[in-house]
Amino acid sequence: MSATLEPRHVKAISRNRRVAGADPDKRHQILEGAHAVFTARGFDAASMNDIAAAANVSKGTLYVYFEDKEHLFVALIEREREKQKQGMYEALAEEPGLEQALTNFGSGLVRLLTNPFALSAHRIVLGVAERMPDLGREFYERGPMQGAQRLAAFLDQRVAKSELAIDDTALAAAQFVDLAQSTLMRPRLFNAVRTPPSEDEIARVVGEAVAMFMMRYGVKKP
Amino acid sequence: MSATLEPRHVKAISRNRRVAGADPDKRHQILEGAHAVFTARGFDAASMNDIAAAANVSKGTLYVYFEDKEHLFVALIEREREKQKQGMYEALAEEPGLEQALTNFGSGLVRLLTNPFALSAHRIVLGVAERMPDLGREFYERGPMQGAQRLAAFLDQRVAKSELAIDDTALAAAQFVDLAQSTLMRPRLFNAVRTPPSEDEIARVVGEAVAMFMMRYGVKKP
Amino acid sequence: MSATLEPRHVKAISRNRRVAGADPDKRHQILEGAHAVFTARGFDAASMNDIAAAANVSKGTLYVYFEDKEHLFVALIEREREKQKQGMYEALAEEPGLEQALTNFGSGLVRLLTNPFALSAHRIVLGVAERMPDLGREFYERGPMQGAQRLAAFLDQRVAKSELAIDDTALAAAQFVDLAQSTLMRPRLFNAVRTPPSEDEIARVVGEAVAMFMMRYGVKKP
Amino acid sequence: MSATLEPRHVKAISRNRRVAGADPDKRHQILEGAHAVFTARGFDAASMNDIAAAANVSKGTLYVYFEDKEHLFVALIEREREKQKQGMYEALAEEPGLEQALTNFGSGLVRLLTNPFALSAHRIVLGVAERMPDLGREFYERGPMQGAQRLAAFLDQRVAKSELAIDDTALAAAQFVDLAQSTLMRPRLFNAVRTPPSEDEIARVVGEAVAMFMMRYGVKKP
DNA sequence: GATGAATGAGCCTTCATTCAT
DNA sequence: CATGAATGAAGGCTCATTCAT
Repeated sequence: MSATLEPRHVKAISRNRRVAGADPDKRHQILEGAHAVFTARGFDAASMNDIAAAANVSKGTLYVYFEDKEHLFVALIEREREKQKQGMYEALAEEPGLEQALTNFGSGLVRLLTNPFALSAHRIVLGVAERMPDLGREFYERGPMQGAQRLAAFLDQRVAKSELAIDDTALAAAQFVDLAQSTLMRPRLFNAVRTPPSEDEIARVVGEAVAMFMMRYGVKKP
Repeated sequence: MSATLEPRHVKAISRNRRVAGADPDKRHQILEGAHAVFTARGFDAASMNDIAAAANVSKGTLYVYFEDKEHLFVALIEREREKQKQGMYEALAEEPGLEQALTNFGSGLVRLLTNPFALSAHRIVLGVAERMPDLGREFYERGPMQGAQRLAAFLDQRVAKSELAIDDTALAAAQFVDLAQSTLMRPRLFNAVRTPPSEDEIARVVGEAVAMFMMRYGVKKP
Repeated sequence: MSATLEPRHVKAISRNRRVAGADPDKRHQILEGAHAVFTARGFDAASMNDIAAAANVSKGTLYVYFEDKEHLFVALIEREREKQKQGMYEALAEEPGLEQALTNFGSGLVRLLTNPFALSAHRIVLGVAERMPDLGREFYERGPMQGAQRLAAFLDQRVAKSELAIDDTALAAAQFVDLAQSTLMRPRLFNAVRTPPSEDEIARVVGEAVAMFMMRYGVKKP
Repeated sequence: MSATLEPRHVKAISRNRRVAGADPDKRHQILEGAHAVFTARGFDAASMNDIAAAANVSKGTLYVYFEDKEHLFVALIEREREKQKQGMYEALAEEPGLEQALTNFGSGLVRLLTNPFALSAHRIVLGVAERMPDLGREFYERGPMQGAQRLAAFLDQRVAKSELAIDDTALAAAQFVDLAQSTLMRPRLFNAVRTPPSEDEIARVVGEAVAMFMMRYGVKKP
């Protein structure tokens, strides 16, 4: 008796070990489907049915892994943010020349922001920001705000080294971030331009941003 | 006698001119209700029921004045845009000093963009831009893009007068517009900051924008 | 004073003379519009709005002349029936040969029944017969039943003259009516055939009907 | 042991085979409700709400099993047609005497056509034939037209055997079908007569039809 | 845990009818 | 009497969520 486990028991045991919605593969699978559907349709127009189908999972399973539609969406946003932040700040950590660091950071930022999913995420989060202010705030704080803060910290270092002369590095960082996107991000966000900017465009705009920034905050060397 | 029209006649005349759904008061009333509900909930979460209630009008009446929910929404957006554009470009038409003109324009712009309805309109339009790209494009072109173009035209004039040295005035205009909003617009849009910026904040940020802009593009006088 | 009537009084007087919905022109105008719309859409899919527009009359006026949609429809059916019955029974009144009389009556009947409005009326009345049994019965009694009765009366005369030998002239009349339509009416009613039968087809089918009828009920002359 | 399937397994298997909306019991249940409501009210006046209530099923479930109201209705019509066609053509296949075959076929036909649901189906299909011509055509082709064609084929056989002399068997078949219904079907269809014809009435009318038919097309034997 | 059929609240829209002018 | 804006009940349909299996 003890030698043979009937299938039923095996299942019972393995079930006991599991926590609700803890199969990472299935979770991943669901998020992939959700990504596709939310991206294509926006929050409200995306149906749990579509998501279940896109994820190749039953509708019920969705609710095993995520409390409801909103939680699923938030989890997706969080995953995507983490995924995309990777490598974003390397430009600031390495030790190239100051202008080169800014150029690398700026163009990385623009590439990140103008890619389709980042745009979708922005649109969706902004679209629900009124109803779900916490989601909006969190998205802002962990995304754009954090980017500016890291850049500000970088600028602080360079001010300390007397390579830059900046009173308010927080503002300066925001200025640079905005300059780098000038002309490129907004029309994409409104869907008025359907293709990501070319590398040449990025280089030109970021180049101008660096030039302007240095002219304002750069320290002239004798 | 013949010089005065009795009220009865006036009404009769105005009634004859009337087209279905053309009572301007009722139309206004509906748009007010729609404004309130769309602003509070976004496009999808706003129900025609709620809008009818908010406008103190029957559901059927909504459809006498507007073809459907989307048309109502677009009409609202258009009305608000017109309402808010008034006086926006005066700063560029008057003849104060160059820096003063930029300062006035920049602070006007920021005040406009950070007020609650402009934010709502932005959020809603962005939220549906994926599904309604035409609306997104139009909103962009008639709003942000037009603002930048007018500023670019202004810059062209000043370049012609040798007060500024700018290669690409379109880019320069976008840069100024972005600098003027730095720090102020984005957190508002994400609903991470719930109150409009103070006049002092605006003055500071716009001041920095003007300073940076002039340092980059200004022509030094001997 | 008594010599001049102010317009107001004139109106008051003329108004007093009128009975509700008694302007025959307007009534006719409304029925024309109703005809067009009911015919094109059927009872339920026809809206009072459409009818008002088609009749070039305000929606309110509809209700001055007809109690409600159903009464309007019934009035229309009645008018059309009268309109179309004209001349139907002449063939039976004149004194041609027996077979010629049957042929004329039969082809007149088929022409009447397969024309577009008669088909529409049939369809509509049948479509609502479940909900409005009185309308169905009345339509039947004043239309098809009456036609058969008149033919039966005609047959009675000819039986009296020993031109025909029929036990049950009511049944014989119905048989002839059905034979005359064989093949022609049903597919039209179901909209499976979109054009009225040609005169040749009518002649052939009615000819066969007469032949069959005479073979069964005709009295052989020595 | 291996020979018997435990219920659990049976269910598991049947569940795996299941497609959305394929539970035959529920489907049947819905069709029953739809039958009741459509029959009582006609197509337009029948609401999905009523049908759901009559079927003891939620409104949503209706849409799991049927795409929309029209598809539900068509499915119902099809089911009823199949249900009622059973046994219709047996009379023509068996080998009784010619007149007996016609009599059996004719009375079967009349019984079928004058029963309440067939009448309802006719009324409904005719009522919507203007707006849904395909449904009308299909109903006609698979119902009345097919009946006439089968009879025509039967007549062809008997012509080949020299039992009948018919030029146009298609027309002759239609004639017989119409004669068999004379007096019985039309008043029922218009709801002018509320009860099905008695067997005696049927026998009399069909008898007359056969007599007339044979007199016209029968081959006299020496 | 996984499934997907079932639910029912709620959505947008239409339309017969009313009524102030 | 004529008008047509306004009404609000009702319609077809969708969808997030639940729950028996």
